[in-house]
Amino acid sequence: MEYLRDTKEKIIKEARRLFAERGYSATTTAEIARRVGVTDAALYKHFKGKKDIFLACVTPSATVRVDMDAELSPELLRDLIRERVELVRGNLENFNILFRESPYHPELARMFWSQLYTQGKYMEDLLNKFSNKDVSSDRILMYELAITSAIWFILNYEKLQEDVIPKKVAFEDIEEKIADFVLYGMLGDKKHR
Amino acid sequence: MEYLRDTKEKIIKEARRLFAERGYSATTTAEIARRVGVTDAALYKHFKGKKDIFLACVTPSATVRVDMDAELSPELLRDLIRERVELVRGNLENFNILFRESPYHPELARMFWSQLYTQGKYMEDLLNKFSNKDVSSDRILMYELAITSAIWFILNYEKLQEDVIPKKVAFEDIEEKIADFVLYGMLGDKKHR
DNA sequence: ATTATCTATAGATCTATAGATAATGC
DNA sequence: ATTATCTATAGATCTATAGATAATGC
Repeated sequence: MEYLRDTKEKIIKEARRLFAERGYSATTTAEIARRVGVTDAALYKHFKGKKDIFLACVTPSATVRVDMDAELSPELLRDLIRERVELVRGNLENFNILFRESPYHPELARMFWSQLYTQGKYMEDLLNKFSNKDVSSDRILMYELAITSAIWFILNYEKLQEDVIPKKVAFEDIEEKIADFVLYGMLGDKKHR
Repeated sequence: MEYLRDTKEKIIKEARRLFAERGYSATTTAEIARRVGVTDAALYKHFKGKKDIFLACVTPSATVRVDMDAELSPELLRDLIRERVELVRGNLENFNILFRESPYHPELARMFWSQLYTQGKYMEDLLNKFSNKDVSSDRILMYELAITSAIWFILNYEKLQEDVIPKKVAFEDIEEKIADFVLYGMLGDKKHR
């Protein structure tokens, strides 16, 4: 009685939720359709197939933008980290899908990395200047490690709290904490060795 | 002609490889059987069903053992980290499955966390003594962050190298680098703020 | 008149079981 | 005699399409 109301958007929204919850293979077109409130046949008017719906669910909703000409500083590095953390927090379902499904869908892998590691060269310069010596590939490695891990952590944070962490930790300052962690990890001296 | 030769072990081995490669839902009993060299009907003589095979693939193959009475020290903390990293590196397929499939299978989640975070109380003491002040829940949080992320990084390391990191980084010292990273991240002072 | 949806269903798989056959250990 | 495997297949489900029907925009 009241169909034709932005069905395509609704499909993407419900499908994204399902793919994030159950993974690609365990999500059926019938279930997507049920949640949208149509029959599965209707999906094929908007998309070529299941895979097509899937890809529509993970296309970049935002990109990390950094002023490449800004003066290099620790604060800028911190901003860079914070920005990525925020990007993920604002798109939990997208990144959950990207994280878990990338290995099974080559198309995703490229999309995934490009969303997170676009400023590689820039980072190298930044780290270089920051640490006052030639930046080794180790530093880059550490940066990747840090970013990847921060994101993984965010994606699994709630589950982690339920099962492992005894006291609840406020989620509000999590960007700052992660930024701290990453900075200390990357720039720490050898005093604790 | 030559069946009956440790079929059960072979099933677990091939199934584990497939589950790690494609995920639970995308892996079929027929494909497992094909790789083992039997028909899928034969699987059901050894396992109750697909889920039963799956669970057999991720049961702990090793546990992290730490001498709980050893003297607390930074070196001990480092050992703790190193041990976990090694555990994962030695069981890549298991942990790949645990990481990716835990959200979809509640039975796994418990198994997963228990394999990695068994010394919660111990860690608290260790961090407490190490940092010379009452350990906040933030510290514990940071530890979980570090360990979890280090593992995720290892699991995705090769793919990361192909697509993102320009120069190849030797994998040999990765335990040390990660341990460094975690220690610096957890214990860094505020000088870079 | 056109586009979106539904009904019905084809064709492909996929898990699991029943019953027949082949290998094994005693 | 018992246990492992194979053949065959039931029953469920899943993606996708064809053709009929209902809603929309002009």
